[in-house]
Amino acid sequence: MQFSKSTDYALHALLHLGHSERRSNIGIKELSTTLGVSESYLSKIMSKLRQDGIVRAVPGVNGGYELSRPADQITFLDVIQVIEGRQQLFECSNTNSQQHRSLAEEGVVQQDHECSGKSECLVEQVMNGAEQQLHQYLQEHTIQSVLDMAFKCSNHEANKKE
Amino acid sequence: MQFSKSTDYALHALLHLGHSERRSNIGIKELSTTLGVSESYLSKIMSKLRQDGIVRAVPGVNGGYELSRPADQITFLDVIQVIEGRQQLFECSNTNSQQHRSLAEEGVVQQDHECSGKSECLVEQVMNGAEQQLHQYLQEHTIQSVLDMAFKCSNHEANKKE
DNA sequence: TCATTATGGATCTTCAATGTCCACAATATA
DNA sequence: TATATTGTGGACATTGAAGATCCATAATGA
Ligand code: SF4
Ligand code: SF4
Repeated sequence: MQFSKSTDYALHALLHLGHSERRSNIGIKELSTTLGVSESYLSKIMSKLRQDGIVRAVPGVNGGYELSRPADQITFLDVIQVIEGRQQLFECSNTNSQQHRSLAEEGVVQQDHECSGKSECLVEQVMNGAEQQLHQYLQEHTIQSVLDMAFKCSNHEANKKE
Repeated sequence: MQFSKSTDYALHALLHLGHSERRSNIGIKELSTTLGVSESYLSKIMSKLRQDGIVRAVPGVNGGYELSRPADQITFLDVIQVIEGRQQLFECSNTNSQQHRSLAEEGVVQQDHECSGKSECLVEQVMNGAEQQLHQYLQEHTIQSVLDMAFKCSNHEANKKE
């Protein structure tokens, strides 16, 4: 269970865009050189990011990509969900097993009673709870927050040298 | 990014073992029937669980599996780590890119200074932080805790009928 | 000894992730 | 308008991990 390389690339591409906000368009060539990833593959990823409204793209001379909203409004969760998809961390594939039926009788699988509003089994409840923890954390961290921390550290370094 | 089916199977197998603590050995046949998964495949999974000390196995007549420690000491994290492995959620594969070098200069990649004790880049810090949140949650939930909740709910149901 | 049960190696299939290539559309500029 | 530039998306190849099966072997109890 790991994030894909594409997610890695997407995050780094966005960091580069966020870092270079002055010039408004960054071409795939520059991104490719910077990240050390082929243009072909990276362009697929950028395309996905565009389809989900994370970046804007303009073709033609002097075209390229730019963030479509401020870097502090692009969370890690946003990026991950675009690239990895939005399926749940855990999706049971056994709902017609003998065990599922017998667990259902005992209440492990919640149906409509007041023990829990959701019609979600207890195993899924644990897993979805875990997923929520993860999502919450990832939502609190943005492209900008990484850039900010870098800036702080870099200042700190500079001060030390005086 | 999803948990594998094997993890699903492992959790359910352990739930079955935890639920049937009376009889001390549950064979692969019973598990296979209960979960609706082939004996061959399930036995691989059980083997892994044994190698990591989650279950005990005894071959021969009347052999089978049993939990090697109380169900309340088997956390979801334990099981997931056995099956999915212990690699990190995020492992950067770009440490020799041009971008990495320039980020390193700015402090995004921490080395040994006091801005952060670890020699870990800021991107990895975010990702590892997220992973820790996830792990913490998964560590708080055990095979027993699911069985307990089921029991409570089932009691609740029974009371309603009186 | 013998039937039973778990183990581990070999092997097969499937499928998503990774990666490349190319024809085409959109754009700025001369 | 003509042209060079740049992103888009479809097709396709490669790779490796997940999922799954089979079988020879080892361990055990009766
Ligand atoms: S109890 Fe939950 S996790 Fe288990 S088989 Fe049923 S739905 Fe799936
Ligand atoms: S900055 Fe961190 S995540 Fe980015 S390339 Fe360097 S080590 Fe990897």
